[in-house]
Order: sequence, then structure tokens, then C-alpha cells
Amino acid sequence: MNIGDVSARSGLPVKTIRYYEDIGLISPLRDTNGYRSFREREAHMLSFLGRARALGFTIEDCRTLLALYNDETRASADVKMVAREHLDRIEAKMADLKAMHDTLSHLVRACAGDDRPDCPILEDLGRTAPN
Amino acid sequence: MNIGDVSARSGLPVKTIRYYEDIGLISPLRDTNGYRSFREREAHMLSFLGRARALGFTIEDCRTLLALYNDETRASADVKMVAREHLDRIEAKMADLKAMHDTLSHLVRACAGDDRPDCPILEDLGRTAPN
DNA sequence: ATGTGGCCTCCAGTTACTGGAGGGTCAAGG
DNA sequence: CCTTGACCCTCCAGTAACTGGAGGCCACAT
Repeated sequence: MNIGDVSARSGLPVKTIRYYEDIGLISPLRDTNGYRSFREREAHMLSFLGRARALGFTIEDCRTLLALYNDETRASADVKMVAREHLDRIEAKMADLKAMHDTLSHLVRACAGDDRPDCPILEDLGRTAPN
Repeated sequence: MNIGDVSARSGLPVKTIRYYEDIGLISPLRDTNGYRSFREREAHMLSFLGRARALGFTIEDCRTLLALYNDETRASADVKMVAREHLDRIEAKMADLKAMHDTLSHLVRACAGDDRPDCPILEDLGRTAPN
């Protein structure tokens, strides 16, 4: 399979696949013409990567997960730990976003949004921090 | 005021303040010894920036908001639009995170997390995409 | 004089790609 | 046989918003 084929199958852009090779996530063979030659194994790994990335795992997490995936003697506890830590990061980020959202939606609602300059949003941003 | 003073007042790291000068958000004067010399105006702008960044606005948004803040003839509608668009981005990101969270927390719960290799997390990641 | 801390500039690295330039390769149509 | 268009290749640079570090000046207290 050429890179275009695995791109279509995995949903990953061609550029991204080349990048994944650069950073050592996959190691496809090369044809005599220099084209990357993907086996089923790599096509499968790319789908794995695409799904893991879609769940928000970092590239380093993906590297770890891929190693565990290929290790028949893994302990599921190791996988679970990686996932759990990622879940914690997601939850932290959701909490951050929720706080921003609450503040901001409140301010947006309070702003008239007309042609006058008075604006509670700017007032809030410009108010001296409470020390 | 030296950079350390405005850093303490705004809560922004010294490095960040220098960076903000680099990209033209602030333009402090210089003392004869080369030190940046901040006036109240800049200290205030830095607090503004800190708050806007804490609400997740991008630097470019901050640039726009700062310009509006300094423009007595602004229309609050312009401010509101910037904020509303940012709120939309936040909501989109929250939805993305929630989807990740739902999938991942389900998988984490399903994983035994013991010393055996069987793992629903890896099974999910490794399953061929449904085409 | 010396030590400590604050300040300076410039360079490089971070994350995970993405775009583009410049240039080979392959299969089909004329 | 040649050309055309779709692929493929490498290498370089840029993105967002900083952050860390090297190397070195400046100010003030001892």
C-alpha cells in the first residue's frame, strides 16, 4: 500500500503519516522507487493512532499505548493508568473551560451589544485585580 | 516601575511581559540603564491582558480587546462579538472534551486494571474503523 | 571588593502538525 | 513516444504562546 491508501483507510492526512514516521511511531518499508510501502500492520497501527489521537491522547501517550498494544505480556493496569491520567487531564480542562464559560457567558449576557461604548465585558477585564 | 514590580502586580511572569512587548501589546519606556520603565498605564494593561488570557482569549483577541478598551468611541457590539465568538469556541471545545470524556470514562471503567493483558481500552483503539 | 539579586538580549525548544517549494514516478490517453 | 495529471519524495519554515537557559550588565548592601 502507498501512503495515499493508508491515508484513506486511517483518515489521517498524508503529511501526518509522514510525520509519524519521522518521530518513530511507525516504520514502513520502502519500495525501490523510494515510496513508502505499508503493510497491514502499519495500516492498522495508523488507525489505532488516529483513534487514540481522537480521544485526545498525546503523541507520547500514543507511543506508550502502541507499545502496550504490541506487548502480549502487558498488564491492563498499565493501560488503565495511562487512560486514567488522561481522563484526569480532560476533567481538569473541562473544569477550566466551564469556569471561563460561566464568567464569559455572564458578561456577554450583560453587554448591550449596541453602538454605545459602555461595556461590562471591558469593565470586568479592566478592573484592578483584587489583592 | 521595573518589570519585576509589574510582574508581581499583574501576576504575569517576567518572561511573558517581555514577550508581550516583543509582539507589540505594550510599549514601556526605557531607563537610561536599559531597564524597562512601566507607567501605571502599562501596569493596568498587563492586568487587563492577564485577565483576558485567563478567560481564554487568544493573543489576537487580546490585541483587539485592548484596542477597543482604549477607544472611547467603540461600540459595545464589537466587544460583544469578540466575546461571543470566543464563547462559541469554548462551547465547541467543551463538547469535544465531553465526547472524549464519555468514551474514555466508559473504557476506563470497563478495564480490570490488573496484571492480565486483556484490556477493553486497547481493544477499542485497535478495532478497525467502521467504514 | 564582593556577593546577591534583578535586569538585559538572543537562541532554542515545546506540541502536533501544516503549507509550500522543488522535483522524481507512474499509468493512461493521444 | 510523449505528455499530462495524480501521486510520491525531501527539506524548510511557520503556527500559539510562551519557557528555559546562556552569557553578561547593573544596583545595592556588606
